[in-house]
Amino acid sequence: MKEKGLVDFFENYLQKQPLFKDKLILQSNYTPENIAHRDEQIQLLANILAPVLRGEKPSNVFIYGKTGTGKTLTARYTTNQLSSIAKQKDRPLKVIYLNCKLKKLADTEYRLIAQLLREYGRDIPPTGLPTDEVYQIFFTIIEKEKHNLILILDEVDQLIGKAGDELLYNLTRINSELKNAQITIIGISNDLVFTDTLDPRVKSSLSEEEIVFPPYNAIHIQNILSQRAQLAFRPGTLEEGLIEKCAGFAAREHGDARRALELLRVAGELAEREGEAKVAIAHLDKAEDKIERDRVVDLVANQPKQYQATLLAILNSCQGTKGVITGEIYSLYEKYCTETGLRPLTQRRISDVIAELDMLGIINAKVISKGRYGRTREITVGVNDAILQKIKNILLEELGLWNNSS
DNA sequence: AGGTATTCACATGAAACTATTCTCTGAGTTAGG
DNA sequence: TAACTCAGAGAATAGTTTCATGTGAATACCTGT
Repeated sequence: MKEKGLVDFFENYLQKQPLFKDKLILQSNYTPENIAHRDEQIQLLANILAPVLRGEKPSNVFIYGKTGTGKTLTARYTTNQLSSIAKQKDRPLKVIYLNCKLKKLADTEYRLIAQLLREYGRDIPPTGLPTDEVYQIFFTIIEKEKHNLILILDEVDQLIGKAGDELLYNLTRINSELKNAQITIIGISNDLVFTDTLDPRVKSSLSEEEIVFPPYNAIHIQNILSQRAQLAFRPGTLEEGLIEKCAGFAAREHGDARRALELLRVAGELAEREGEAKVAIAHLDKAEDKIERDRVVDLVANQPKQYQATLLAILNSCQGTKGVITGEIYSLYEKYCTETGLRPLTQRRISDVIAELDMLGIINAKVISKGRYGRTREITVGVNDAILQKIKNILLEELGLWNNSS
């Protein structure tokens, strides 16, 4: 009986026309053949990098722009073209792209170099070797290979934040010691004031050239969306005005094209799941909701236990809209710790945990001074009630506090 | 009343410590010749 | 004697703890009118 229903369901599913033609096109790592509204930046970057084809060293480049403005895309696109030409003309050129934000990959000096060496086919253990030795290996390999290296460091700000700017200094300085090879660095960052915190020497050598990516406006996003939608969806599956609405949503948030594409994709998925023949504007709203909920839920579920306990303490003491202060949270947190057998951390540490939770956007923590009564953080919950309840449930489950909690 | 000085309750920083994972090295051990 | 094993020294890293210092404004305390 039940099986029959399921078979029917699958048959039905197969018979239905899918809305998507190719969903991959809406994925964020998809590289389109032509990039809209970035001609100027592409040209600029190409101009800067072109000397490499003659075997000269191009200037280092620094690329800024908010998230979803096509920085990474442009850099990859341009360098791809460049290296294919170089290959044709038999010029020695290697382009390495590294995303410094990825944990365990390239977020420290050691790991960055190790990752570079991996690109050259040398396997470097994740730990155990002295950093300078790894440097030496890198050095000799590069010198031996005798070619120009273009190094794209995506989200350098993350790297510098953790590893310090000495690393960049070393990298830029390597050039003067290399005889047969050259390194060009393309730094990508979405933090506009990031270079101000850099050592002046590093700053001047890293950002010999700078390219700024302005945010897309609504029209731009609209173009990008419709371009991709045409490839990704079957004709006639998008409701009139959907793209415009979607673009509007994204433009409201500093022109983030990635957001817009994700929104469109999720809306499509929702529509498909509901068995609709068209993606309607209503799906966009639902999609926006779902993206946010998924993000937060995922985030919360993947936090370490200590963070979860802290978060639970915050959520449970944050009744209504008025804020709570660090001290209250800490004592409640301590209580949870004894209940769950967790070793309580110091208040100092919890202070940092709270700051990190704030960064993640789950809570809002603001440092305020209450005059005679001290200085502390005033913390409020940063998500809406529907999500909040869900988070609480997850936390209670994760911490095994189901039975004895309000 | 007006002006300082205190004081609270943490925030913020820096350094040191702990634990884990991993390599390298050299001493001791083993097995085969 | 060569190959193997294994403990110990070092490294890198993440997550904390310890110690030290900073801080903004509501109060407490003076002062002179």
